[in-house]
Amino acid sequence: MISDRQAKEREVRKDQILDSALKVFKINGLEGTTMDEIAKHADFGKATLYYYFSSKEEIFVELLDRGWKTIWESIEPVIHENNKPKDTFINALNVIGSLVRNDQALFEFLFTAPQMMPTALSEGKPIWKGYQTKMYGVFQGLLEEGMVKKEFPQMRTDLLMRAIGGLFHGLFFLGNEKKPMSRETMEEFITTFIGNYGTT
Amino acid sequence: MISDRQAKEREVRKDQILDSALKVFKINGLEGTTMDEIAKHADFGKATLYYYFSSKEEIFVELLDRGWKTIWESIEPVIHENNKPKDTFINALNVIGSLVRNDQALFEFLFTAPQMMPTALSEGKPIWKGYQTKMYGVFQGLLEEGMVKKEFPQMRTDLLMRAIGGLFHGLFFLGNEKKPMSRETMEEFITTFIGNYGTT
DNA sequence: TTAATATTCGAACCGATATTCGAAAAATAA
DNA sequence: TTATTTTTCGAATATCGGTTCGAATATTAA
Repeated sequence: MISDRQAKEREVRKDQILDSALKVFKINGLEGTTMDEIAKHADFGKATLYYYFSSKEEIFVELLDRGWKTIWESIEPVIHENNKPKDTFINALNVIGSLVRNDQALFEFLFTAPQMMPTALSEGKPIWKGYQTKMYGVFQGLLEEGMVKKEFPQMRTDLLMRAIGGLFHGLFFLGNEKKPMSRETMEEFITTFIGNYGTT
Repeated sequence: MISDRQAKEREVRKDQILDSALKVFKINGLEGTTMDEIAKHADFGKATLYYYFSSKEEIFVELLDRGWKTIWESIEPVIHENNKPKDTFINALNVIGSLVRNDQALFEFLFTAPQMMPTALSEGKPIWKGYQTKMYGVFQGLLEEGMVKKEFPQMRTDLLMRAIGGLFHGLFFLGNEKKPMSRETMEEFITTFIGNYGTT
């Protein structure tokens, strides 16, 4: 039997492990992240980690699942606001931007880890992949809507999508600065790129 | 004693190994790339690889060294042409673009592997790092020159740098398309972003 | 041909690290 | 308190994968 509080404590310990995994990952990269290191940072014995997670991979997958869920749930309300596509688009980007600002390490992990994990990734469509797909779908949709309404430059939406994705990534994660990317700056860059076609 | 032809053959075999390493990397990612796999693809015994390279790391470093050297040497003539900064900038990007078109896998590796290799990377300033630094220096310089001449939007050059870097990366490497990015399309996107300030 | 040199690779070797085991300790329930 | 359940972890164990060894084979030189 597990009391309510016990369950909550267990959850806290899981969080502690996940946080540690992220920290170690940030310092040592995916390859350098060992169960030993994670355990040390989390202040648990290595074996204990296996009481909470069945494998190292599960730790990272859970990190991805939770993270992408968070992203999706943060975006969803915004996309139902029924503004012009372009405004919705920018609002959604800003939401993600503020998430990143809050926890740079986590989101850098969420956006880059998939490329690095060829194994964990492809195993039977994990949860996080679903959220990621939905998110891209929404953005692509907004781009298409906005395109017909002349709110965006006339370009192939899939390419525009890639371009903006890259731009966003560049602004937030490239370079070796520590200062977070401000909302204003990000908007400035994005609007510079997509132009003032259907200005708000 | 090594005859001239022998040396050439040896070089061919090295290339064969490097190519295989790249293929395996593309399929399995950095973590999944084992000496066994490379050997299998190259059609050599695993031990033979050590006749040509002293370690696994040396294989990847050589890939990086050669690759970045190629990039630098392709760009250099263009940057001495003394056009307007903006034109030079775009020309240089186009040069890189055509390199990528020729060997997508290699350049994706060159641009992404550094992030993934926390170890190999930092060991005593490798050759490739020098070329990479020079290249970024040139681009940043062009941006600064062009900025004072009002050929670019007035933004912090370091951020503009990141943004364009991300944009480029997005166009060429994001998404799961097979078709190469055409010169025209790339120029269109880049100029859309940096605007028609000092139009040619 | 014979000797020397260059090339190849199967079979260990070995360190690192993920995972398991079994028993102790701590917390909870009776 | 005693019994039961939950949590912890030190110490194996197992595996994977880079590297080395030593002997075979092929190639070149004399």
